[in-house]
Amino acid sequence: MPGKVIPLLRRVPVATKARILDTAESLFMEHGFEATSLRAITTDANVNLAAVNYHFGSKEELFQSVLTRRLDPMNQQRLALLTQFEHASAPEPVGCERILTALFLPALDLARDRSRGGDNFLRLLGRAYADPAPFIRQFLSDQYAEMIARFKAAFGRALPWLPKKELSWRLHFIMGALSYTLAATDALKLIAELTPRQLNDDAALLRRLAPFLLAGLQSPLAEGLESAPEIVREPGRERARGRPRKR
Amino acid sequence: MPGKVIPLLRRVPVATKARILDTAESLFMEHGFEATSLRAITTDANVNLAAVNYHFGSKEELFQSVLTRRLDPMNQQRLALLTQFEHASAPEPVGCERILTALFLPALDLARDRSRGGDNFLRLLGRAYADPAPFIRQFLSDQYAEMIARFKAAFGRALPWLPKKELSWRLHFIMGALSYTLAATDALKLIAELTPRQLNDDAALLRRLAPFLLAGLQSPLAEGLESAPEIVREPGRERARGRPRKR
DNA sequence: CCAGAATTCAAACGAACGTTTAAACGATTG
DNA sequence: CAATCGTTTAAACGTTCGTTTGAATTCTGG
Repeated sequence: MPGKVIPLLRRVPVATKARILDTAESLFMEHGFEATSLRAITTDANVNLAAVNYHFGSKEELFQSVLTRRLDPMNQQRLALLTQFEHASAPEPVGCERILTALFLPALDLARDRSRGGDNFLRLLGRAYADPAPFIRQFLSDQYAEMIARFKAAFGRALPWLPKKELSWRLHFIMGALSYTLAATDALKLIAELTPRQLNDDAALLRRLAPFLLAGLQSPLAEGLESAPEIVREPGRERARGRPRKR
Repeated sequence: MPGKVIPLLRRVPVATKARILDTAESLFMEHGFEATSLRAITTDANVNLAAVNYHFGSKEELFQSVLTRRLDPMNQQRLALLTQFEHASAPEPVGCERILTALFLPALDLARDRSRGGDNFLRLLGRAYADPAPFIRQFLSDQYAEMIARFKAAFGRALPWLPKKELSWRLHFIMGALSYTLAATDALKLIAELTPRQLNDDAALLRRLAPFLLAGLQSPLAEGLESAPEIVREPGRERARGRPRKR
Protein backbone atom coordinates (compact mmCIF):
# COMPACT_ATOMS: atom_id res chain seq x y z
CA MET A 1 0.00 0.00 0.00
CA PRO A 2 2.05 2.99 -1.25
CA GLY A 3 -0.17 5.57 0.44
CA LYS A 4 -2.38 8.25 -1.05
CA VAL A 5 -0.78 10.50 -3.61
CA ILE A 6 -1.33 14.22 -3.80
CA PRO A 7 -1.43 15.05 -7.48
CA LEU A 8 0.19 18.32 -8.43
CA LEU A 9 -1.32 20.23 -11.29
CA ARG A 10 -1.22 17.99 -14.28
CA ARG A 11 -3.27 17.81 -17.38
CA VAL A 12 -4.82 14.45 -17.88
CA PRO A 13 -5.49 13.16 -14.37
CA VAL A 14 -7.56 16.21 -13.54
CA ALA A 15 -9.80 15.39 -16.45
CA THR A 16 -10.10 11.82 -15.23
CA LYS A 17 -10.96 12.82 -11.70
CA ALA A 18 -13.51 15.34 -12.86
CA ARG A 19 -15.07 12.90 -15.31
CA ILE A 20 -15.44 10.36 -12.52
CA LEU A 21 -17.02 12.93 -10.22
CA ASP A 22 -19.52 14.08 -12.84
CA THR A 23 -20.52 10.58 -13.85
CA ALA A 24 -20.72 9.38 -10.27
CA GLU A 25 -22.90 12.32 -9.32
CA SER A 26 -25.29 11.51 -12.10
CA LEU A 27 -25.46 7.78 -11.39
CA PHE A 28 -25.64 8.11 -7.61
CA MET A 29 -28.48 10.53 -8.16
CA GLU A 30 -30.34 8.08 -10.33
CA HIS A 31 -29.85 4.80 -8.50
CA GLY A 32 -28.58 5.62 -5.04
CA PHE A 33 -25.28 4.70 -3.46
CA GLU A 34 -25.68 0.97 -3.01
CA ALA A 35 -27.22 0.30 -6.38
CA THR A 36 -24.55 2.16 -8.31
CA SER A 37 -21.52 0.02 -9.11
CA LEU A 38 -18.03 1.27 -9.71
CA ARG A 39 -18.09 -0.59 -12.99
CA ALA A 40 -21.08 1.41 -14.15
CA ILE A 41 -19.39 4.64 -13.18
CA THR A 42 -16.03 3.91 -14.76
CA THR A 43 -17.60 2.58 -17.93
CA ASP A 44 -19.79 5.64 -18.38
CA ALA A 45 -16.88 7.93 -17.60
CA ASN A 46 -14.58 6.10 -20.02
CA VAL A 47 -11.93 5.49 -17.41
CA ASN A 48 -10.37 2.35 -16.08
CA LEU A 49 -12.10 0.46 -13.30
CA ALA A 50 -9.17 0.93 -10.95
CA ALA A 51 -9.19 4.70 -11.40
CA VAL A 52 -11.71 5.25 -8.63
CA ASN A 53 -9.67 3.42 -6.05
CA TYR A 54 -6.54 5.14 -7.27
CA HIS A 55 -7.90 8.68 -7.16
CA PHE A 56 -10.38 8.48 -4.32
CA GLY A 57 -9.39 5.44 -2.30
CA SER A 58 -12.75 3.72 -2.10
CA LYS A 59 -16.32 3.92 -3.25
CA GLU A 60 -17.37 5.55 -0.01
CA GLU A 61 -14.74 8.25 -0.32
CA LEU A 62 -15.83 8.87 -3.88
CA PHE A 63 -19.37 9.42 -2.67
CA GLN A 64 -18.20 11.86 -0.05
CA SER A 65 -16.17 13.73 -2.65
CA VAL A 66 -19.24 13.98 -4.85
CA LEU A 67 -21.18 15.51 -1.99
CA THR A 68 -18.45 17.83 -0.72
CA ARG A 69 -17.77 19.36 -4.08
CA ARG A 70 -21.16 21.08 -4.13
CA LEU A 71 -22.29 20.99 -0.55
CA ASP A 72 -19.34 22.75 0.99
CA PRO A 73 -19.54 25.86 -1.20
CA MET A 74 -23.31 25.96 -0.80
CA ASN A 75 -23.13 25.93 2.97
CA GLN A 76 -20.42 28.57 2.87
CA GLN A 77 -22.74 30.72 0.81
CA ARG A 78 -25.51 30.20 3.30
CA LEU A 79 -23.33 31.33 6.16
CA ALA A 80 -22.00 34.30 4.23
CA LEU A 81 -25.50 35.38 3.32
CA LEU A 82 -26.69 35.10 6.89
CA THR A 83 -23.73 37.13 8.07
CA GLN A 84 -24.51 39.72 5.45
CA PHE A 85 -28.10 40.00 6.66
CA GLU A 86 -26.99 40.23 10.25
CA HIS A 87 -24.72 43.14 9.50
CA ALA A 88 -27.41 44.87 7.52
CA SER A 89 -30.05 44.72 10.22
CA ALA A 90 -27.81 45.17 13.27
CA PRO A 91 -28.43 45.70 16.07
CA GLU A 92 -31.92 44.35 15.36
CA PRO A 93 -32.12 40.57 14.89
CA VAL A 94 -32.62 39.32 11.35
CA GLY A 95 -36.22 38.50 10.50
CA CYS A 96 -37.36 34.93 9.93
CA GLU A 97 -38.02 35.53 6.28
CA ARG A 98 -34.50 36.68 5.59
CA ILE A 99 -33.02 33.80 7.54
CA LEU A 100 -35.05 31.42 5.45
CA THR A 101 -33.84 33.27 2.39
CA ALA A 102 -30.25 32.77 3.45
CA LEU A 103 -31.03 29.08 3.83
CA PHE A 104 -32.84 28.64 0.55
CA LEU A 105 -31.21 31.04 -1.85
CA PRO A 106 -27.92 29.20 -2.25
CA ALA A 107 -29.82 25.99 -2.85
CA LEU A 108 -31.97 27.76 -5.39
CA ASP A 109 -28.90 29.21 -7.00
CA LEU A 110 -27.39 25.75 -7.28
CA ALA A 111 -30.58 24.31 -8.69
CA ARG A 112 -30.51 26.87 -11.47
CA ASP A 113 -26.90 26.26 -12.43
CA ARG A 114 -26.64 23.35 -14.78
CA SER A 115 -22.86 23.48 -14.75
CA ARG A 116 -22.91 22.67 -11.05
CA GLY A 117 -25.18 19.66 -11.34
CA GLY A 118 -28.40 21.62 -11.33
CA ASP A 119 -31.41 19.83 -9.99
CA ASN A 120 -29.64 16.49 -9.93
CA PHE A 121 -27.32 17.25 -7.11
CA LEU A 122 -30.01 18.54 -4.79
CA ARG A 123 -31.97 15.39 -5.38
CA LEU A 124 -28.94 13.32 -4.56
CA LEU A 125 -28.50 15.32 -1.40
CA GLY A 126 -32.09 14.82 -0.36
CA ARG A 127 -31.73 11.10 -0.76
CA ALA A 128 -28.50 11.01 1.16
CA TYR A 129 -30.38 12.43 4.12
CA ALA A 130 -32.65 9.42 4.29
CA ASP A 131 -29.93 6.88 3.54
CA PRO A 132 -29.37 4.37 6.34
CA ALA A 133 -25.65 3.93 5.68
CA PRO A 134 -23.80 5.10 8.79
CA PHE A 135 -20.90 6.65 6.92
CA ILE A 136 -23.32 8.87 5.02
CA ARG A 137 -25.14 10.00 8.13
CA GLN A 138 -21.91 10.74 9.91
CA PHE A 139 -20.59 12.66 6.96
CA LEU A 140 -23.68 14.81 6.62
CA SER A 141 -23.76 15.54 10.32
CA ASP A 142 -20.19 16.81 10.17
CA GLN A 143 -20.80 18.85 7.06
CA TYR A 144 -23.92 20.48 8.43
CA ALA A 145 -23.04 20.95 12.07
CA GLU A 146 -21.68 24.47 11.87
CA MET A 147 -24.32 25.77 9.49
CA ILE A 148 -27.22 24.36 11.48
CA ALA A 149 -25.90 25.81 14.71
CA ARG A 150 -25.58 29.27 13.20
CA PHE A 151 -29.04 29.23 11.70
CA LYS A 152 -30.61 27.86 14.79
CA ALA A 153 -29.14 30.69 16.81
CA ALA A 154 -30.41 33.19 14.27
CA PHE A 155 -33.93 31.76 14.39
CA GLY A 156 -33.76 31.84 18.15
CA ARG A 157 -33.14 35.58 18.08
CA ALA A 158 -35.89 36.13 15.53
CA LEU A 159 -38.45 34.15 17.53
CA PRO A 160 -37.52 34.89 21.13
CA TRP A 161 -40.90 33.82 22.49
CA LEU A 162 -40.48 30.31 21.11
CA PRO A 163 -39.13 27.71 23.55
CA LYS A 164 -35.80 26.29 22.51
CA LYS A 165 -37.24 22.84 22.21
CA GLU A 166 -40.08 23.92 20.00
CA LEU A 167 -37.64 25.75 17.77
CA SER A 168 -35.60 22.57 17.44
CA TRP A 169 -38.65 20.72 16.27
CA ARG A 170 -39.60 23.34 13.73
CA LEU A 171 -36.10 23.54 12.36
CA HIS A 172 -36.13 19.80 12.04
CA PHE A 173 -39.36 19.97 10.06
CA ILE A 174 -37.95 22.66 7.80
CA MET A 175 -34.83 20.71 6.94
CA GLY A 176 -36.97 17.64 6.44
CA ALA A 177 -39.43 19.25 4.09
CA LEU A 178 -36.58 20.82 2.17
CA SER A 179 -34.64 17.59 1.77
CA TYR A 180 -37.59 15.43 0.95
CA THR A 181 -39.11 17.87 -1.46
CA LEU A 182 -35.88 17.97 -3.38
CA ALA A 183 -35.40 14.22 -3.30
CA ALA A 184 -38.77 12.81 -4.19
CA THR A 185 -40.07 15.10 -6.86
CA ASP A 186 -41.18 12.23 -9.04
CA ALA A 187 -42.41 9.87 -6.38
CA LEU A 188 -45.68 11.58 -5.81
CA LYS A 189 -46.65 12.75 -9.25
CA LEU A 190 -50.09 11.58 -8.33
CA ILE A 191 -50.49 14.39 -5.87
CA ALA A 192 -50.20 17.08 -8.44
CA GLU A 193 -51.37 17.79 -11.92
CA LEU A 194 -48.18 19.69 -12.36
CA THR A 195 -46.58 19.65 -15.73
CA PRO A 196 -43.42 17.58 -15.91
CA ARG A 197 -41.45 20.74 -16.54
CA GLN A 198 -42.70 22.26 -13.33
CA LEU A 199 -42.02 19.08 -11.43
CA ASN A 200 -38.37 19.17 -12.38
CA ASP A 201 -37.98 22.85 -11.76
CA ASP A 202 -36.49 22.85 -8.31
CA ALA A 203 -36.11 26.60 -8.38
CA ALA A 204 -39.86 27.10 -8.63
CA LEU A 205 -40.30 24.43 -6.04
CA LEU A 206 -38.13 26.18 -3.50
CA ARG A 207 -39.93 29.44 -4.09
CA ARG A 208 -43.19 27.71 -3.23
CA LEU A 209 -41.82 25.91 -0.25
CA ALA A 210 -40.37 28.92 1.54
CA PRO A 211 -43.64 30.76 2.33
CA PHE A 212 -45.23 27.50 3.38
CA LEU A 213 -42.52 26.81 5.91
CA LEU A 214 -42.40 30.42 7.01
CA ALA A 215 -46.01 30.21 8.10
CA GLY A 216 -45.35 27.09 10.12
CA LEU A 217 -42.25 28.56 11.67
CA GLN A 218 -44.04 31.66 12.87
CA SER A 219 -47.20 29.92 13.99
CA PRO A 220 -48.15 30.34 17.64
CA LEU A 221 -47.66 27.52 20.07
CA ALA A 222 -50.50 25.05 19.84
CA GLU A 223 -51.61 22.06 21.82
CA GLY A 224 -51.37 18.67 20.20
CA LEU A 225 -53.70 16.74 17.95
CA GLU A 226 -57.20 16.25 19.10
CA SER A 227 -57.56 12.83 20.64
CA ALA A 228 -58.87 10.01 18.54
CA PRO A 229 -62.65 10.02 18.13
CA GLU A 230 -62.52 6.30 17.45
CA ILE A 231 -60.17 4.36 15.29
CA VAL A 232 -61.97 2.09 12.88
CA ARG A 233 -60.02 -1.13 12.85
CA GLU A 234 -61.89 -3.11 10.23
CA PRO A 235 -60.86 -1.94 6.80
CA GLY A 236 -63.47 -1.44 4.11
CA ARG A 237 -66.43 -1.91 6.41
CA GLU A 238 -68.23 1.39 6.33
CA ARG A 239 -70.43 2.00 9.30
CA ALA A 240 -73.76 3.30 8.12
CA ARG A 241 -74.31 5.88 10.76
CA GLY A 242 -76.53 8.77 9.78
CA ARG A 243 -78.11 8.51 6.37
CA PRO A 244 -77.12 5.30 4.61
CA ARG A 245 -75.45 5.63 1.24
CA LYS A 246 -77.44 4.58 -1.77
CA ARG A 247 -76.01 1.60 -3.69
CA MET B 1 -41.78 -24.10 -12.16
CA PRO B 2 -44.87 -25.42 -10.32
CA GLY B 3 -46.46 -22.01 -9.82
CA LYS B 4 -47.20 -20.10 -6.66
CA VAL B 5 -48.90 -22.03 -3.93
CA ILE B 6 -51.72 -20.72 -1.83
CA PRO B 7 -51.18 -22.09 1.64
CA LEU B 8 -54.30 -23.22 3.46
CA LEU B 9 -54.37 -22.83 7.18
CA ARG B 10 -51.61 -24.90 8.63
CA ARG B 11 -49.64 -24.62 11.77
CA VAL B 12 -45.95 -24.30 11.17
CA PRO B 13 -45.66 -22.43 7.87
CA VAL B 14 -47.64 -19.49 9.18
CA ALA B 15 -45.07 -19.05 11.87
CA THR B 16 -42.30 -19.14 9.30
CA LYS B 17 -43.89 -16.53 7.08
CA ALA B 18 -44.61 -14.24 10.00
CA ARG B 19 -41.12 -14.62 11.36
CA ILE B 20 -39.68 -13.68 8.00
CA LEU B 21 -41.92 -10.63 7.78
CA ASP B 22 -41.03 -9.41 11.26
CA THR B 23 -37.31 -9.89 10.80
CA ALA B 24 -37.34 -8.38 7.33
CA GLU B 25 -39.22 -5.35 8.58
CA SER B 26 -36.65 -4.79 11.27
CA LEU B 27 -33.65 -5.25 9.00
CA PHE B 28 -35.04 -3.29 6.08
CA MET B 29 -35.74 -0.52 8.54
CA GLU B 30 -32.19 -0.54 9.78
CA HIS B 31 -30.19 -0.93 6.59
CA GLY B 32 -32.51 -0.22 3.70
CA PHE B 33 -33.62 -2.54 0.93
CA GLU B 34 -30.41 -2.94 -1.04
CA ALA B 35 -28.12 -3.32 1.93
CA THR B 36 -30.23 -6.03 3.56
CA SER B 37 -29.41 -9.51 2.29
CA LEU B 38 -31.75 -12.47 2.26
CA ARG B 39 -29.10 -14.36 4.15
CA ALA B 40 -29.18 -11.87 6.98
CA ILE B 41 -32.96 -12.04 7.12
CA THR B 42 -33.23 -15.81 7.04
CA THR B 43 -30.44 -16.25 9.55
CA ASP B 44 -31.97 -13.82 12.03
CA ALA B 45 -35.39 -15.37 11.52
CA ASN B 46 -34.04 -18.90 11.98
CA VAL B 47 -35.47 -20.12 8.72
CA ASN B 48 -33.86 -21.63 5.66
CA LEU B 49 -32.42 -19.36 3.02
CA ALA B 50 -34.80 -20.65 0.38
CA ALA B 51 -37.83 -19.89 2.51
CA VAL B 52 -38.12 -16.33 1.25
CA ASN B 53 -38.25 -17.35 -2.38
CA TYR B 54 -40.63 -20.14 -1.55
CA HIS B 55 -43.11 -18.05 0.41
CA PHE B 56 -42.79 -14.67 -1.28
CA GLY B 57 -41.25 -15.37 -4.66
CA SER B 58 -38.45 -12.85 -4.55
CA LYS B 59 -36.75 -10.29 -2.39
CA GLU B 60 -38.74 -7.49 -4.01
CA GLU B 61 -42.04 -9.20 -3.32
CA LEU B 62 -40.98 -9.75 0.28
CA PHE B 63 -40.33 -6.04 0.61
CA GLN B 64 -43.74 -5.22 -0.80
CA SER B 65 -45.36 -7.67 1.59
CA VAL B 66 -43.58 -6.01 4.49
CA LEU B 67 -44.97 -2.65 3.43
CA THR B 68 -48.49 -3.81 2.60
CA ARG B 69 -49.01 -5.55 5.89
CA ARG B 70 -49.03 -2.24 7.79
CA LEU B 71 -49.59 0.35 5.13
CA ASP B 72 -52.81 -0.99 3.74
CA PRO B 73 -54.69 -1.05 7.05
CA MET B 74 -53.31 2.36 7.97
CA ASN B 75 -54.54 3.94 4.76
CA GLN B 76 -57.90 2.25 5.22
CA GLN B 77 -58.11 3.82 8.65
CA ARG B 78 -57.27 7.19 7.20
CA LEU B 79 -60.05 6.93 4.66
CA ALA B 80 -62.54 5.66 7.22
CA LEU B 81 -61.70 8.50 9.56
CA LEU B 82 -62.08 11.09 6.84
CA THR B 83 -65.43 9.61 5.87
CA GLN B 84 -66.48 9.73 9.49
CA PHE B 85 -65.56 13.41 9.75
CA GLU B 86 -67.35 14.19 6.51
CA HIS B 87 -70.55 12.63 7.76
CA ALA B 88 -70.28 14.44 11.05
CA SER B 89 -69.90 17.90 9.56
CA ALA B 90 -72.18 17.49 6.55
CA PRO B 91 -73.23 19.47 4.66
CA GLU B 92 -70.38 21.76 5.73
CA PRO B 93 -66.93 20.76 4.43
CA VAL B 94 -64.56 19.25 6.95
CA GLY B 95 -62.06 21.71 8.39
CA CYS B 96 -58.38 21.51 7.60
CA GLU B 97 -57.45 20.56 11.10
CA ARG B 98 -59.70 17.55 11.11
CA ILE B 99 -58.49 16.45 7.69
CA LEU B 100 -54.96 16.60 8.97
CA THR B 101 -56.08 14.64 11.98
CA ALA B 102 -57.50 11.94 9.73
CA LEU B 103 -54.17 11.84 7.96
CA PHE B 104 -51.97 11.77 11.05
CA LEU B 105 -53.96 9.89 13.65
CA PRO B 106 -53.68 6.42 12.09
CA ALA B 107 -49.93 6.97 11.70
CA LEU B 108 -49.73 8.08 15.29
CA ASP B 109 -51.76 5.07 16.33
CA LEU B 110 -49.37 2.78 14.49
CA ALA B 111 -46.33 4.49 15.98
CA ARG B 112 -47.67 3.79 19.45
CA ASP B 113 -48.38 0.11 18.85
CA ARG B 114 -45.27 -1.92 19.38
CA SER B 115 -47.01 -5.08 18.22
CA ARG B 116 -47.44 -3.55 14.80
CA GLY B 117 -43.86 -2.51 14.36
CA GLY B 118 -44.15 0.74 16.26
CA ASP B 119 -41.77 3.47 15.26
CA ASN B 120 -39.71 1.16 13.12
CA PHE B 121 -42.24 0.68 10.41
CA LEU B 122 -42.92 4.36 9.92
CA ARG B 123 -39.24 4.95 9.55
CA LEU B 124 -39.00 2.23 6.97
CA LEU B 125 -41.89 3.83 5.14
CA GLY B 126 -40.27 7.24 5.16
CA ARG B 127 -37.15 5.80 3.67
CA ALA B 128 -39.02 3.91 1.02
CA TYR B 129 -40.36 7.24 -0.19
CA ALA B 130 -36.91 8.48 -1.02
CA ASP B 131 -35.67 5.18 -2.43
CA PRO B 132 -34.64 5.34 -6.07
CA ALA B 133 -35.64 1.76 -6.89
CA PRO B 134 -38.40 1.92 -9.52
CA PHE B 135 -40.37 -1.00 -8.14
CA ILE B 136 -40.62 0.75 -4.78
CA ARG B 137 -41.77 4.02 -6.26
CA GLN B 138 -44.34 2.26 -8.42
CA PHE B 139 -45.61 0.26 -5.49
CA LEU B 140 -46.01 3.28 -3.25
CA SER B 141 -47.77 5.23 -5.96
CA ASP B 142 -50.30 2.44 -6.36
CA GLN B 143 -50.79 2.06 -2.64
CA TYR B 144 -51.28 5.76 -2.05
CA ALA B 145 -53.21 6.80 -5.13
CA GLU B 146 -56.72 6.45 -3.76
CA MET B 147 -55.97 7.92 -0.37
CA ILE B 148 -54.15 10.94 -1.75
CA ALA B 149 -56.96 11.68 -4.17
CA ARG B 150 -59.57 11.58 -1.42
CA PHE B 151 -57.59 13.83 0.89
CA LYS B 152 -56.72 16.25 -1.83
CA ALA B 153 -60.40 16.65 -2.66
CA ALA B 154 -61.19 17.18 1.00
CA PHE B 155 -58.52 19.86 1.35
CA GLY B 156 -59.84 21.48 -1.79
CA ARG B 157 -63.27 21.85 -0.18
CA ALA B 158 -61.77 23.16 3.03
CA LEU B 159 -59.63 25.75 1.26
CA PRO B 160 -61.79 26.83 -1.67
CA TRP B 161 -59.86 30.06 -2.22
CA LEU B 162 -56.62 28.17 -2.83
CA PRO B 163 -55.74 27.51 -6.48
CA LYS B 164 -55.60 23.84 -7.32
CA LYS B 165 -51.97 24.05 -8.22
CA GLU B 166 -51.00 25.72 -4.99
CA LEU B 167 -52.90 23.06 -3.09
CA SER B 168 -50.95 20.38 -4.92
CA TRP B 169 -47.71 21.95 -3.85
CA ARG B 170 -48.73 22.27 -0.25
CA LEU B 171 -49.96 18.70 -0.11
CA HIS B 172 -46.67 17.64 -1.56
CA PHE B 173 -44.84 19.52 1.17
CA ILE B 174 -47.00 17.96 3.84
CA MET B 175 -46.37 14.42 2.68
CA GLY B 176 -42.71 15.25 2.35
CA ALA B 177 -42.30 16.65 5.81
CA LEU B 178 -44.25 13.74 7.22
CA SER B 179 -42.18 11.11 5.47
CA TYR B 180 -38.86 12.69 6.08
CA THR B 181 -39.54 13.48 9.68
CA LEU B 182 -40.38 9.86 10.30
CA ALA B 183 -37.42 8.54 8.35
CA ALA B 184 -34.53 10.66 9.49
CA THR B 185 -35.09 11.09 13.18
CA ASP B 186 -31.52 10.26 14.02
CA ALA B 187 -29.79 11.95 11.11
CA LEU B 188 -30.02 15.44 12.44
CA LYS B 189 -29.58 14.98 16.13
CA LEU B 190 -27.43 18.03 15.95
CA ILE B 191 -30.44 20.22 15.31
CA ALA B 192 -32.00 19.44 18.60
CA GLU B 193 -31.00 19.05 22.20
CA LEU B 194 -33.84 16.60 22.45
CA THR B 195 -33.45 13.69 24.75
CA PRO B 196 -32.97 10.37 22.97
CA ARG B 197 -36.29 9.24 24.30
CA GLN B 198 -38.07 12.12 22.70
CA LEU B 199 -36.25 11.63 19.46
CA ASN B 200 -37.55 8.12 19.11
CA ASP B 201 -41.06 8.98 20.16
CA ASP B 202 -42.77 9.30 16.83
CA ALA B 203 -46.08 9.91 18.51
CA ALA B 204 -44.84 13.11 20.12
CA LEU B 205 -43.19 14.00 16.88
CA LEU B 206 -46.40 13.77 14.92
CA ARG B 207 -48.22 15.86 17.48
CA ARG B 208 -45.64 18.60 16.97
CA LEU B 209 -45.63 18.34 13.23
CA ALA B 210 -49.37 18.69 12.69
CA PRO B 211 -49.79 22.31 13.91
CA PHE B 212 -46.68 23.34 12.03
CA LEU B 213 -48.04 22.02 8.77
CA LEU B 214 -51.50 23.32 9.48
CA ALA B 215 -50.14 26.85 9.61
CA GLY B 216 -48.40 26.44 6.28
CA LEU B 217 -51.45 24.89 4.72
CA GLN B 218 -53.69 27.74 5.73
CA SER B 219 -51.23 30.50 4.97
CA PRO B 220 -52.31 33.13 2.45
CA LEU B 221 -50.89 33.11 -1.03
CA ALA B 222 -47.51 34.79 -1.07
CA GLU B 223 -45.12 35.94 -3.74
CA GLY B 224 -41.85 34.09 -4.07
CA LEU B 225 -38.53 34.54 -2.33
CA GLU B 226 -37.00 37.94 -2.40
CA SER B 227 -34.42 38.10 -5.13
CA ALA B 228 -30.82 37.55 -4.26
CA PRO B 229 -29.11 40.57 -2.77
CA GLU B 230 -25.84 39.21 -4.07
CA ILE B 231 -24.51 35.73 -3.85
CA VAL B 232 -21.12 35.64 -2.31
CA ARG B 233 -19.13 33.15 -4.33
CA GLU B 234 -15.89 33.15 -2.42
CA PRO B 235 -16.24 31.14 0.75
CA GLY B 236 -14.78 32.51 3.92
CA ARG B 237 -13.95 35.93 2.56
CA GLU B 238 -16.09 38.34 4.50
CA ARG B 239 -16.73 41.64 2.81
CA ALA B 240 -16.55 44.45 5.35
CA ARG B 241 -19.34 46.63 4.15
CA GLY B 242 -21.01 48.88 6.73
CA ARG B 243 -19.29 49.15 10.02
CA PRO B 244 -16.41 46.75 10.26
CA ARG B 245 -16.54 44.24 13.04
CA LYS B 246 -14.04 44.54 15.82
CA ARG B 247 -11.47 41.75 16.03
C1' DC C 1 17.25 12.72 -22.77
C1' DC C 2 16.77 9.95 -19.20
C1' DA C 3 15.71 8.59 -14.26
C1' DG C 4 11.75 8.52 -11.64
C1' DA C 5 7.27 9.66 -10.32
C1' DA C 6 2.43 9.61 -11.54
C1' DT C 7 -1.13 7.48 -13.97
C1' DT C 8 -3.43 3.99 -16.74
C1' DC C 9 -4.43 -0.62 -17.82
C1' DA C 10 -5.93 -5.60 -18.09
C1' DA C 11 -6.53 -9.19 -15.18
C1' DA C 12 -7.53 -11.44 -11.33
C1' DC C 13 -9.03 -12.01 -6.30
C1' DG C 14 -12.17 -13.50 -2.80
C1' DA C 15 -16.45 -12.57 -1.03
C1' DA C 16 -21.28 -11.90 -1.16
C1' DC C 17 -25.37 -11.71 -3.60
C1' DG C 18 -30.39 -13.61 -5.26
C1' DT C 19 -32.08 -17.60 -7.00
C1' DT C 20 -32.67 -22.57 -8.24
C1' DT C 21 -32.57 -27.41 -7.56
C1' DA C 22 -33.58 -31.90 -5.94
C1' DA C 23 -33.94 -34.55 -2.15
C1' DA C 24 -35.79 -35.17 2.54
C1' DC C 25 -39.32 -34.31 5.81
C1' DG C 26 -43.89 -34.30 8.09
C1' DA C 27 -48.58 -33.92 8.50
C1' DT C 28 -53.04 -34.89 6.30
C1' DT C 29 -56.13 -37.82 3.69
C1' DG C 30 -58.19 -41.62 1.29
C1' DC D 1 -50.50 -47.97 5.60
C1' DA D 2 -49.50 -45.68 1.49
C1' DA D 3 -50.07 -41.71 -1.28
C1' DT D 4 -49.96 -36.89 -1.45
C1' DC D 5 -49.11 -32.26 -0.78
C1' DG D 6 -47.01 -28.35 1.47
C1' DT D 7 -42.83 -27.30 3.50
C1' DT D 8 -38.00 -27.46 4.84
C1' DT D 9 -33.32 -28.39 3.91
C1' DA D 10 -28.42 -28.31 2.17
C1' DA D 11 -25.94 -27.44 -1.68
C1' DA D 12 -24.85 -25.42 -5.65
C1' DC D 13 -25.33 -22.00 -9.61
C1' DG D 14 -24.02 -18.08 -12.09
C1' DT D 15 -23.31 -13.14 -11.41
C1' DT D 16 -21.71 -9.16 -9.72
C1' DC D 17 -19.42 -6.63 -6.44
C1' DG D 18 -15.24 -3.57 -4.43
C1' DT D 19 -10.62 -3.94 -4.28
C1' DT D 20 -5.78 -5.32 -5.39
C1' DT D 21 -1.92 -6.35 -8.20
C1' DG D 22 1.98 -5.68 -11.20
C1' DA D 23 3.25 -4.38 -15.49
C1' DA D 24 2.80 -0.89 -19.17
C1' DT D 25 2.49 3.80 -20.21
C1' DT D 26 2.72 8.73 -19.85
C1' DC D 27 4.38 12.77 -18.00
C1' DT D 28 7.95 15.65 -15.65
C1' DG D 29 12.15 17.59 -13.53
C1' DG D 30 17.08 17.71 -13.63
